[in-house]
Amino acid sequence: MTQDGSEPAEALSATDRVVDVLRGRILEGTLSPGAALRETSVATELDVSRNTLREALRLLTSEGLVTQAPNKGASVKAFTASEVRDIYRTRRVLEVQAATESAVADESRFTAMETAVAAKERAEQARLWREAGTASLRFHQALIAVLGSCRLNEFFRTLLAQLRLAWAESCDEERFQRGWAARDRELFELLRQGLRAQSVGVLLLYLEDSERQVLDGLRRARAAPHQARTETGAHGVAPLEHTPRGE
Amino acid sequence: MTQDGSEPAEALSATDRVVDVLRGRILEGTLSPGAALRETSVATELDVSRNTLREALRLLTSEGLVTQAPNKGASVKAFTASEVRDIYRTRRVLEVQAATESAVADESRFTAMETAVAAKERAEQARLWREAGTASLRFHQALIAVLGSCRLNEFFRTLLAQLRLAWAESCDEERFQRGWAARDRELFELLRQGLRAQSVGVLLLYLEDSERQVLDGLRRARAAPHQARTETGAHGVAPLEHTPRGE
DNA sequence: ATGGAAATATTGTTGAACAATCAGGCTTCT
DNA sequence: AGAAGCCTGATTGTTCAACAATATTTCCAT
Repeated sequence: MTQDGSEPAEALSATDRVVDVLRGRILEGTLSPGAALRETSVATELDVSRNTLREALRLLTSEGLVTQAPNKGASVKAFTASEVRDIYRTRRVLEVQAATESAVADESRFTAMETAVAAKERAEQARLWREAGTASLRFHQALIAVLGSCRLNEFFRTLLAQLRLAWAESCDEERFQRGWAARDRELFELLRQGLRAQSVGVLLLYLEDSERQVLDGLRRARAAPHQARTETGAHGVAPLEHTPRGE
Repeated sequence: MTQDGSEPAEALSATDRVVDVLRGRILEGTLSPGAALRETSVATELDVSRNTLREALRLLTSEGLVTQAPNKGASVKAFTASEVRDIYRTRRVLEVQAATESAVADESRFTAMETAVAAKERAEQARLWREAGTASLRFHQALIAVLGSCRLNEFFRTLLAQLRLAWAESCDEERFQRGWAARDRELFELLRQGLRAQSVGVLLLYLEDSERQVLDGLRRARAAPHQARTETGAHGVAPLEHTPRGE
């Protein structure tokens, strides 16, 4: 509503709007991991009915950004170490495949990646850490795009959103993002040159280091609760593992 | 409610129950592709409120089994050819990787696959075509499991559910399933022997043939509408492409 | 303090309501 | 007859108020 009135194209439903707003707040850090999402308060704040809000929460839960425990309500997802590992395992599968396939990819794919990498470098220079994180994710998203599948793109998008959230908990952005622009650049250049084996090797190291960093940060954050959480403490609270039907 | 009362363990919410029931009906074919899901009628039939039903529909939409057009309501998803291709593209990425990795997989993974393949053979023998289809999907699900990622498993599950639905539209089960047990078996044996290159080769052919068959069936079904659809015809009705933000 | 009971808050679910939009039939005009 | 428009009934999008069931907090008596 108060967004940009330029394009009247999209007439989002109330639910969709709420999903967007909440997703935005979660990813941008306004809503910290573990924070409770009380139905009435959020609903009145966003000026929608409790029913609509509930739909939105359900959707966000299915995106993996929110957890819902029966009769106890919803809260911003706080990832466990094992979940973070799962996310990286998934990334490895997809990105390695993408790196391999990128050797025969269209040139336009590379310009998309290049754009993201350049953005990341600028952001790091300017010390806009959150921005830097986003750019990095965009680079990897562009990498996945070479696989040419909508479904995969969409899936990867939700995956990275989860990772973004995990980052949010694990540490302060600066220490977290500093120095990664160079590694993104390195990886990108190898990909562009079509050096499969090398690309994959570098990629695996990249992911391994990144994973370790997140896990360390998470461990540290859990050990010494950074700062008072908005509501529900994110401390010893076992974040209610969602039923893992598979695996 | 009238299910099996053996395990009182799971206390599903109303929404979850509705999702399960509808998903079941869609995959089992009771609800054909293109069929309209009128809110009031479905809600009263399942004995829940319209609000609850709406939550369920939203969820099913996010699973890709239902489409919702603004102000026009929900209907069982009818896949386009290009979507089917997208599904297979995704399968290729994941299954090829899984086949590769299966060479170093735990023995227990193979027993899971073996079970599914055997079930498929029995089903084909007994001419239980739908059962056969399910077994085949279970085999491929088990293959993906070697990648060891919950998220990937879950994603693949929804992917195969979509494919199941696409099959439903594309043809009668018999012609569709006959003969595939042998190919599943062939693939499985190669995997078990750890012959990477050969496995991948056979797998790619398998997927290519399967894709072609589905696309042919779909074309045929569209050309000569099999039988009167429950409600909304699934004929020339452009099934309202869901916004493809990515790709 | 400590266990437990009463009070309060929150969730799960429903039913009814109403404006906005859609689908089909009917009228009317050319 | 055929096209343009209008009316009407269905259906969706969204809200509100209610109530039972389940947490959480408060408070009291021991």
